[in-house]
Amino acid sequence: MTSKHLLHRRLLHALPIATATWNGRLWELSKHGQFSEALELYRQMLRSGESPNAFTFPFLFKSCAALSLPVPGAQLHGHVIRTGCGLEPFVLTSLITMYSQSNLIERARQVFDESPQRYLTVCFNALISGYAYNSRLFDAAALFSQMRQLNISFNSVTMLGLIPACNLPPHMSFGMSLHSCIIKFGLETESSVGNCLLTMYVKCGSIEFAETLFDSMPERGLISWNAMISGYAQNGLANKVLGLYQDMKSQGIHSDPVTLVCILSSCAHLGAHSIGRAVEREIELRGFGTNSFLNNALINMYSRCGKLGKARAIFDAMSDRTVVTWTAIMNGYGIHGQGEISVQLFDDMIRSGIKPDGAAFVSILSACSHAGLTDKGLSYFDMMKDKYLLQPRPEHYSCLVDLLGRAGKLDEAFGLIRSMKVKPDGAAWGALLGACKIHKNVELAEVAFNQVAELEPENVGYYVLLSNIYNEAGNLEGVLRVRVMMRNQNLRKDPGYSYIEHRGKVHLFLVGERNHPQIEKICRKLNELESLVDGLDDLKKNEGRSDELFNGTSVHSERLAIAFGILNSEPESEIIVIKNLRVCTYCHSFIKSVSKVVDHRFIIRDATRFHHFSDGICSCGDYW
DNA sequence: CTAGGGTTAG
Repeated sequence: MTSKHLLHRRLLHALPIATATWNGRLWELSKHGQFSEALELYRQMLRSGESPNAFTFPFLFKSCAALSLPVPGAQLHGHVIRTGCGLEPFVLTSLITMYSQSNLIERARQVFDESPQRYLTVCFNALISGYAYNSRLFDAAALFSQMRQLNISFNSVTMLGLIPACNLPPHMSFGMSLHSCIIKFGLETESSVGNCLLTMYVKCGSIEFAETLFDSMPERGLISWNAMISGYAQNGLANKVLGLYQDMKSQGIHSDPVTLVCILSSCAHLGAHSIGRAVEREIELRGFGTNSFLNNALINMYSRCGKLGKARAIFDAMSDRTVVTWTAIMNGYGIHGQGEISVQLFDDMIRSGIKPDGAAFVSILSACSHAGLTDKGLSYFDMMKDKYLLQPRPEHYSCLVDLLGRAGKLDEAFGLIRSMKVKPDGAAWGALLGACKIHKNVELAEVAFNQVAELEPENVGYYVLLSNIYNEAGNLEGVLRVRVMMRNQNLRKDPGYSYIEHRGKVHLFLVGERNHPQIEKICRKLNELESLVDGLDDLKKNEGRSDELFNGTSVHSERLAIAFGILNSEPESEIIVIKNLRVCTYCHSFIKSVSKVVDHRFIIRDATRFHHFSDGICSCGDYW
């Protein structure tokens, strides 16, 4: 201990430090999220003989809730009773909240029931919000209705506690009834309530309701914009995210880190690399460079735009890596087919003392699958169950089916599905179906398809997959059968599409696109390119033959995007195209040949993998 | 008691 510390300690003993001073320090610590330090300071306070008062406890309960420490929380509850502070409403509410957020909601209820102060609005608010925190809409709603019956007035805080209980699609109708109630009582003008409702619609997947509400809001603050932008991002509408961001800027609203996280996430989905880079510059400029949410989003954006080196540099420079950080970088190497590095990183993560969660295991399993590291993947699956005691969820099983299936172990994959403890979902059967495509097993494909068609009858992708399997096997009768099935159910294949970014805008090409302003030039360029490369004719004969049945003959979107890219990019630059479906064999050969005769490097990212093309060499982020 | 955020196959 340094002399300075000794002096400090002596002073603590020498001077009578008033409770208020201790409380002030506790306030400082809890404000800065230093919760364990706050609890330690409290112990120090007791040792020094000072007694806590009512103002002491809320900081401590907040710390226990944040650290999920129910035992010290319960001890503190004892101190509250002994010091007679339990009648102060703000002590009571923080106590209820502490129990609610420590998986002890029943204990919270007990405290509420036993308190003579329970008829206060704030106490109802605390318990309602506790039920919502524990996803118990029914109890939260019952309490609210009790409140109404007892004629206890409610306020906007009641609503801010209750609305999040409706953040799941099946609860939206109740959420809408709350919305009516809010309007009836004139609370809709409170911006916090409006924002909370907006988020509710977003989490229920009802983007139209969210848009309507957003458009009708009288005061749209930064949080409203962020809620709407993140709503688009969470519902996969990445292009709308970028559009709304433009609107926001043009109305002079300044973004903050929350906005930028959403923008980066959308850039990642769209492969919008230069927009992403502009966001990174803005992060530097505005001094957000140490925000770990932003750094995680940057790692994800760069690795999904094919810039693994940039992603790694950001990762290496970070000092506060969480499990999300590690998952982002492992996933980056995984989608690029560099599973060995993902495996190394996983082990490094464990060595650095970070526990993997379900998402981390999804990433490492799929990384192993893409790199052909079958045994390694199997051992991670066991590790997840045995060492980390995580119950495998459906997505883990489907990764494992994919892992076994790609390795050609179709029977084992089939056996795994049948031995699953949870009911196999469409994704598990779909992964088996995908493996049957790779290994040309028509019989098992039919079994898998029948299952998946029952679970996800509307998912057109599986029909197309089966049709392609039949087509490759030369079974044209099967192809026709699939077509009839689809017609009978009124299903139509979603069009294939590709994106390419150019001058800060994302250009979308549908299969057979005719409406792009440059379409004539693009088609001329395409013809010119095709005439430059040989040996494509045979492949072209087979181009997407089964697709033809669904689309008619038309030019695949990735070739349109490539031609657009060549027309509009600087020589020797990199052209990144994102495709929603798989790149077909013909397009693959086409791009490979084109990369021999032009100066560009190409990166195509499709539904699952990366393909890097340069000088006629293709390295795939996957093994075939 | 109290509104918005990052990672997850096919």
